[in-house]
Parts: sequence; structure tokens; C-alpha cells
Amino acid sequence: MRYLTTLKYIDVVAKEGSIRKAADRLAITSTALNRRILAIEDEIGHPLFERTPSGVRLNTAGELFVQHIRSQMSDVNRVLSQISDLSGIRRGHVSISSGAQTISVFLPKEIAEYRKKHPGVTFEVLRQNSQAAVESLINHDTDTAIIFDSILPSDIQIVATVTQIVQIIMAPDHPLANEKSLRLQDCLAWPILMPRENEGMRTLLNVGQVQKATPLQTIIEADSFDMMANYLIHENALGFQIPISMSGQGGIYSHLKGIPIDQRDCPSGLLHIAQLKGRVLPVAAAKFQDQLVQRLNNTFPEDTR
Amino acid sequence: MRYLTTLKYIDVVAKEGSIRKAADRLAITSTALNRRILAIEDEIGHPLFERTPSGVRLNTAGELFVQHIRSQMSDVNRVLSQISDLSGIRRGHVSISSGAQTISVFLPKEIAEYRKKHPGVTFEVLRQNSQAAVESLINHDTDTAIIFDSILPSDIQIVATVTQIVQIIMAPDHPLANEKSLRLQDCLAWPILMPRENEGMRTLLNVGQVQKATPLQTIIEADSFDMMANYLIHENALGFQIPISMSGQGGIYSHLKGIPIDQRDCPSGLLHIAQLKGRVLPVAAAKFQDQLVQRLNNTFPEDTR
DNA sequence: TTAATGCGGTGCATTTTTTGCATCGCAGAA
DNA sequence: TTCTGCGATGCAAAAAATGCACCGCATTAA
Repeated sequence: MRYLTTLKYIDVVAKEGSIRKAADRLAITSTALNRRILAIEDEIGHPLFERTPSGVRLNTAGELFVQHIRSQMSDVNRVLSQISDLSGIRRGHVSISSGAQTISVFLPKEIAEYRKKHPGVTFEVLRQNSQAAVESLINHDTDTAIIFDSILPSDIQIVATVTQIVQIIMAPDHPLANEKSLRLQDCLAWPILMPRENEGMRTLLNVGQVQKATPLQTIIEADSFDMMANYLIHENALGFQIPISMSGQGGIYSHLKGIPIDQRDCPSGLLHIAQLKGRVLPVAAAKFQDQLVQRLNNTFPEDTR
Repeated sequence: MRYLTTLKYIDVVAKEGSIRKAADRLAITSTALNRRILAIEDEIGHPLFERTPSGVRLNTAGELFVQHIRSQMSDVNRVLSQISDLSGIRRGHVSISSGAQTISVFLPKEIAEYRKKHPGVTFEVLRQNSQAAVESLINHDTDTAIIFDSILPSDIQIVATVTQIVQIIMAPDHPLANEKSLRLQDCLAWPILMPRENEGMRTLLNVGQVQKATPLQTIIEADSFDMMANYLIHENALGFQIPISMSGQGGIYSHLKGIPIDQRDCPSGLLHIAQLKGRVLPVAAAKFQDQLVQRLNNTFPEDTR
């Protein structure tokens, strides 16, 4: 959209923190860009950027304006996708923030299913921890987010929530593989693969560890659940995962065994589908989100809030 | 805002229903305007207007786009007023839809009081019946509306509501002037000044008239309550008004007597403050609306919903 | 039926705006 | 100190928007 170029430019300058860098990325000269910015500041009657020797930085007015720009741009996209929807073809683009738990098994399956119905829709998937996901939603960088066990700020709207019991995963020939439920004490004897500190699941596990003062033998800390799962094939260690990630067929998890942790040792977590409060999503994103919500509610119906 | 000109143009074309007329109003040539529209239609990849021999008309896509344009433009204004708020001066503009009941006494007092605190703020007041008021809110033509006794559609958000008993008004020397309450029967002997059909109050009065089959002698039907009030000085007739309109000092109503109608004959009406649902109002408008809401709730505290 | 009117669209010359180049002044880094 | 990288500015070239004259078309009036 031509009339949005200036806005787009401002957005990029804000992100780059420098007019010259932004100009470079936008493939124009810094002078042209500079003048556009001066022009719009003049029009607004108030500077948007603070000039520093090393570049520019948004001031309060700029912060307000950039926020507005982002919401406008994503709104335009929504309207445009609605309009092209009128022509019959369902086109569009959906961008999703996802935690490490759901990104590798759950999400691909859902996207594939959606694209079977609407081949014109493209996707963008960002693996982000909950904090980054929230930020992306606020910046209109993503449309919807799948966030595990985090307290979400009030400008985020939770669209659906399901409970997820943390499971201990292991090779199928592991000595513990036939138990119905496990306590953390049972794991003391085995090497442990632990999710990293900024993962939601780690918080849940910490509760049990602190309460029981159980000194688990953590041998690997990682932010990739896939990596940890694959490791379990090679050593008789124990890892953690939630049911939604294990439901796929053919992946690494179909060669692993998952046993729930006793609720006394580790509380269940909450998996949220969330979006920016008050934002009207583009058709494609809204429909995809609907699908996710339905899938969650059908797969994990226990949660009846 | 320069980058919004094309959008503004489209909006005007949509309203005028003709490119040439719109061009005339915008003080440019029809060719320039025409080309801007062709250009943006081309960019969108979908026409926005249907071409008829007598002009142009929005098609579905255009309807969507214009809706979007209006919300964008009012959003820009909000942000700009927020930004100029940063410089210390509270500037801004508030536009209000008001029914005939509240426009002449209540509203001027409130605006004057607000402007005492914020002299930089300008106002625009439209006297509209409830249907027109709702339309104005939806088109972003007005920020807030004072609407008497109408059922509002779901895309309008009711911000406050107070009950208003309909009163019969008359000259202070009228034979009925000393009653505490009046029934419609009591009015049969006197000439009646009746609000017009599209006024909310008329609906309330009709309830009583139909139920009781009371043939009131309507001598004047008018959509100006002021006109009717002033008439009462010259003839011993009866008119209708709600308390909020009579609370002023020095106006015509301070020379008139108001007596409530018995609730069996005429239900009380509801006075609403309303805005477009989901819309973030500019600072000035929001603050003014707050003042209205507070004033209503303080002046008519009986309503405790 | 024909002529006249009013509509949106188009080719072309003109005006306005935007861009790029060369260059300045300035502040922190080496 | 010099040097580097930043945003700002004067000026000419390029690009875009505008206005004029005019087209084709459909409806209306005579």
C-alpha cells in the first residue's frame, strides 16, 4: 500500500534505531528517508525521534505514533484480506508465536490441516518464550500465540486454555517405563534433561524441586524439547514433556514413553491461545485460531472453565 | 495529515456518490481524483466503486475499505491529540450528537464548564434524533452521543444511563400548576404541544395514549422543545419535557412549571450516553464524556443499575 | 428519433514532490 | 588530536501528481 510507505519507513527507523541503517534496509538513500521523517514530524508539529550521536531513538510522542502505525498497518492487512476474500479465493497470512513445547509436533499438523482447506494462506511461525510472544503480539508482529504456563499481562486476551499435566518421558525400555505415575523421588537415581529457566515448564518443575528439596541430577539443560527427546534414545535418562507435544505420529515421541508426574510433586500447567486484546484479526488468522481452539478443547476436554 | 489525503478523498467520493462532485468539494480536478481512485483500486487489486451512469457507488469491498478508512482517520486524530497533550497544552476537538431534549439547556452548561478547564478544546454539536446519532457514531462523525429512550444497536456502547420521568410543563399560572402529579385524563381539556413522531419522548407518550385511548387535543407538533416551551407563555396549553432539560437557570424553563405524569399513564424514559463500541476516544472527548457521565450520575442518583 | 447533458476514463504538457549526490556540522572513539 | 559515523541541507535530476482538452457512453429532454 503506497500511502503507508512513510509509516512503514518510520516503523523501520524505530526498529533500526538509525536513519542510515533503516535507509539501507529499505533500499533508499538516507537523505530521502531523513526528509520524510522531518516532513512528518513537521506535520505532526512534534518530533517523534530523539537525535543521539549514534542514531535516533523514539521519544514519547514517537512511541505513541509507532504504536498507532503498527495497529494501522495490521488493520489494513486485515481489510485487504477481507476484500480478497470477496473474490472467492481465500488468501491471507497468519503469523504465530509458539513455545518450544508446541512448535514441533502440534503446530505443523494443524497448519497442514488448515492449508488443505485453504491453500492460498501462508504461515509464519516464531519460536518464542512467553515474554517474547507477548511482545510480538503487542507489536502486531504476530496474530496469535500459543503460550505455556505464563501469567499474561492484561492487554493480552486469552482465547482458550487447557490444562496440561507434566509427563516424564523416557525410552520404552527404561526401568520406570511401566509405572502408572511417578514421583520426583523416583527420578533421583537417573540423569535428568531439564528445560531451561525461561521455559514455562521449568517453573512448574521448580515448585516440586524446591518443596521437596529433591536434588535431581540435571545433566543437560536445553531449550529444545526435540533435542532432549532425541537424546533419550541414547542414554537411559529422563526428560519432561506435556501431552500435546506427544500426540503426533511418526515423530520421535512415538518411540518414547510418557508417564505423568504425581500432582503432589508438580502442578499441571496451563496452555493458552492468546491474542492482542481488542484487535480484530485478519480472516485467515481468526479462522486458524478458531481451529486451534477447537482442537485443544476437543483433545483435552477435561478443562471445563 | 498528508499521507491520509487519498483516504480522505475516497471517503468524500463515497459520501458524494460522484467523482466530479467530490472533486469539486475537494477543490481539485475530477481527473486527478479519478486517477487517485483508479490507482488505489489497482493497488488493492479490487475495485472499490461500482460505476453507474450517474456516478459511483461503493461496492462491498469499498464498504469494507471506507469503514476502515474512517476508523483510521479518527484514530490518527486521537493519537495526534494525545501527542499534543504531551506538550502540556490540552487541545482537541469533541463532537457530540445530542437529542433535542438535552441540546439547549444541559449541553451548553456542560461544554462551558469543560472549556473553563480546557480552553484549547473545541466542540461540534449536532442535533440529531437517535437513529441519526447512531449513524454518526458508526461513521466516526461524532465521538459521543446523548440519546433519549431508544433501543440502541449492539455496535453502540452505552456508557451511562439515567431514568427521566416525563413531565407536563405549563405556565406557572395554569390551573393545573399546583398539582403534585398529573394523569393524562387531566390534560384532555387543554391544548397540547406534542413532540414529533421521531422523538423518543413521543414513543413514551404514545404508550399512555394508546392504552387509555385518551384523545389529547394536539394543536402543535414540533421537533423543537424550546419552541414549544416558549409557546406556553402565550397560551394556556400543556407541553412535555424531562427533568434534565429544566435544570438550567435563567432560560425559558425557569418561567415554567413542570409536573410529573403519573407512571401508570406514561413510563419513564432512559437517557443514555453512548459511543461506538470498541473505539478509543480522543483524550478530550473521553474526558468530556466522563464529565457528562459524572454529572448525570450525580444529578439523578436514583438509578443504581 | 435525435440532441443535449453529465458521467467516468485517457493522452499530453506542466507543475509539484520526491530522490540522490555532494557536503556540512557535530559528537563520541581511537 | 584525528577519525568515524551520525543527522541535516543545497541543488539538480527523476518521478509523481495535476490540469486541460477530449473520448465514449448512457440517460434524459425535446
